[in-house]
Amino acid sequence: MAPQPDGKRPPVMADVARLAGVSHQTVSRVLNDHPNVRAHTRDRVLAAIRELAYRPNAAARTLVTRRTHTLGVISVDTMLYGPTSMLYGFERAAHDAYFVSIASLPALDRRSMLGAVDRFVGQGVEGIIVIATHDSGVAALAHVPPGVPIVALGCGTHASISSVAVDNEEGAASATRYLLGLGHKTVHHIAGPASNLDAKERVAGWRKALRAAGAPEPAVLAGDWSAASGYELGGQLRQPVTAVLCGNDTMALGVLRALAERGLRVPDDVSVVGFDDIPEASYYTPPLTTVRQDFGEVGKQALNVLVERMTDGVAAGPKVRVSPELVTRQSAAAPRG
Amino acid sequence: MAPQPDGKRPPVMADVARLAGVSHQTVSRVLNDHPNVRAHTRDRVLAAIRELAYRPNAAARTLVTRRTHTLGVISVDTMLYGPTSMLYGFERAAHDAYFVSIASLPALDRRSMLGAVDRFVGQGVEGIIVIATHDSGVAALAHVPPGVPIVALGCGTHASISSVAVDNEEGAASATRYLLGLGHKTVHHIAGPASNLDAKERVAGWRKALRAAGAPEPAVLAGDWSAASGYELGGQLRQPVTAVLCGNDTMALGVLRALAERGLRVPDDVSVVGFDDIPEASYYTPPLTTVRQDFGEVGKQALNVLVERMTDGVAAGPKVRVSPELVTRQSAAAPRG
DNA sequence: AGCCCGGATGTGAACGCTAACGTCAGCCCC
DNA sequence: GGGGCTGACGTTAGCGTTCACATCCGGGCT
Repeated sequence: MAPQPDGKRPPVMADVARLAGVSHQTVSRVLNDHPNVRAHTRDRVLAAIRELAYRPNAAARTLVTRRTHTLGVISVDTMLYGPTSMLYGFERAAHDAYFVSIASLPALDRRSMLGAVDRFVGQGVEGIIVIATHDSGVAALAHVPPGVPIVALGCGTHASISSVAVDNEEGAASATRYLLGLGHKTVHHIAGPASNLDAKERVAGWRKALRAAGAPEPAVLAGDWSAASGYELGGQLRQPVTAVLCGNDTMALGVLRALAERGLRVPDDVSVVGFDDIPEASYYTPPLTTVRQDFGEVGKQALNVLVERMTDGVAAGPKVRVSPELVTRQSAAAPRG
Repeated sequence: MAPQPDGKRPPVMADVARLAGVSHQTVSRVLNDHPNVRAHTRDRVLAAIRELAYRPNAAARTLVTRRTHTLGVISVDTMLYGPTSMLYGFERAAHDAYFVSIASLPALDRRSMLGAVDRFVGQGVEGIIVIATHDSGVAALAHVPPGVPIVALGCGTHASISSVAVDNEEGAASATRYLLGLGHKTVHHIAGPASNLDAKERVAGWRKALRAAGAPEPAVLAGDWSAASGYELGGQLRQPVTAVLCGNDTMALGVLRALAERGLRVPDDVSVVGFDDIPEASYYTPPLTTVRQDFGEVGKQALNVLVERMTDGVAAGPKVRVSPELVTRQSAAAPRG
């Protein structure tokens, strides 16, 4: 497809046909596994294909079949564990049947989101995955012209868009129940950004578990996923806080550091639980109890839902949730008292 | 490009031409910014395009121009900071002029590498970026059929392939010089995998700085980039080790933890320096002195080199190095004695 | 034997675009 | 005033596939 610098063009179907002594249509049939081709003929064609190192021209095929076999992924340009894992998870799932084109945006505002969608449509993608974690991003999706199947990944509920995500609510609730079960009177929560849908769901799950247990409901402290914000918010924690659920592992790292600086010991004085189970989590000081998410599964489900929407037209699809799992390590224990 | 479920096909150039009262060729000229179109005519065409919401068919255009405007990135399926940053950095750089298609491999063995290249060639990409960090991956590149420009990213030197990478040798050397300058008799090194080219270069830089200073050269401890390996290797460190240079920040985290468990204090007893400057590095206990890499710049340079190779044919391109920068925090200080 | 049917192949026409011409004004200039 | 030039178009011919249809041939049936 790249311009040939050596002057001679790559072989086309007609060349193969000539060499094999058949018509181009027979070559096409062989290529597309049609029945009604004699084994002998097929072999001759295959031999010719190999001899010429022939490769079908994707553009020509696309022109007539109207299928590009390409899916687009819009992702925010972030090193965050979740989005990155989902990108790879999705690519792995789609790899067999589709090409995956990416667009990484510096921010998920409406303008750049629509721009990215438009670019993909121009490219001819058959469906789009949006790894949107903020309200603004998902809100922008409402404005995309219909006709292109879109599935949101890793973000919470929204009316008109299909989505696949980890069940944040259940994850946060189970972590909270676990801490309560250890004997803590209540659990504090250092959440992600207020505009972040994952963060919201985790807050909801935490609150629900608290309420169900009749425990006091402390005010939410909202960070921005970064270790920096965890550090700052962790520094504001005062007695009698004995248990903290963090919105992600990275913020938990900041909290750990803030507590250490103030001479508070984990888990003796304060129990800390994270969310994500990033690979480093078991090497924090102390190893972090956290909620593990299966992003490979998220990617697989996302492909399923997207393909479903692609074939069924654009009917609003389901909202799939994949269940997280609590991984207990040393950063959470029964309160000292 | 997706099959239209509503039955009616999207408008084509001829539709626009009819509405504007011109020939399809004139529409083409307007679309491609050809001169020799009267302003009045151009406006009429543009109005028709807008009215019909016409979009040029990318496949048809590709068929005749033989250009796909697509670049492929082969990346190993890893959450490592470096590869991921380079992927995004490259996409950002290429976004204006190209589509970026990705293939994430579970491993960079020769078979899967060749498979990925082949897949991309079939798709018609104009050039390929390989984020290869291991010997095996780069070695496999030697076997790809010529004709497709390939640039390796983030990996060391190899004869026949252009590459863009951070200057690992200089980074490791400067970190080593810094520790030596603080008064340490020598610097130990916990390296990445022996087969990893970045790791090798860092070892080389470390050794060179040691030699230049006439310092003793301890044996290299080789990990695998993970916090786990850092933890294990860190546990093997014995007196009189006073300074450790780690191959990346994540391993440094493991080292930090291992030292803490043995009651050794950082930086009082042992100085630790990382490599990468991941966002969390400043929230480790203590905040990590490390070598920062500008992956955005790497992405930009990679695009330059790749485009150069695409236009110049396939002549072996240059090996570009971008300079890293030492960021000093609290994990390294003068030795106690 | 005549007929029909279906398997195996070839032929022509799209698909939607750009490149290479052809055409036809209008203009300049000797 | 006619030849040549240039700007502003239109016409035709591909690009390399697949699809719809035509063709051919052998065999089973009546």
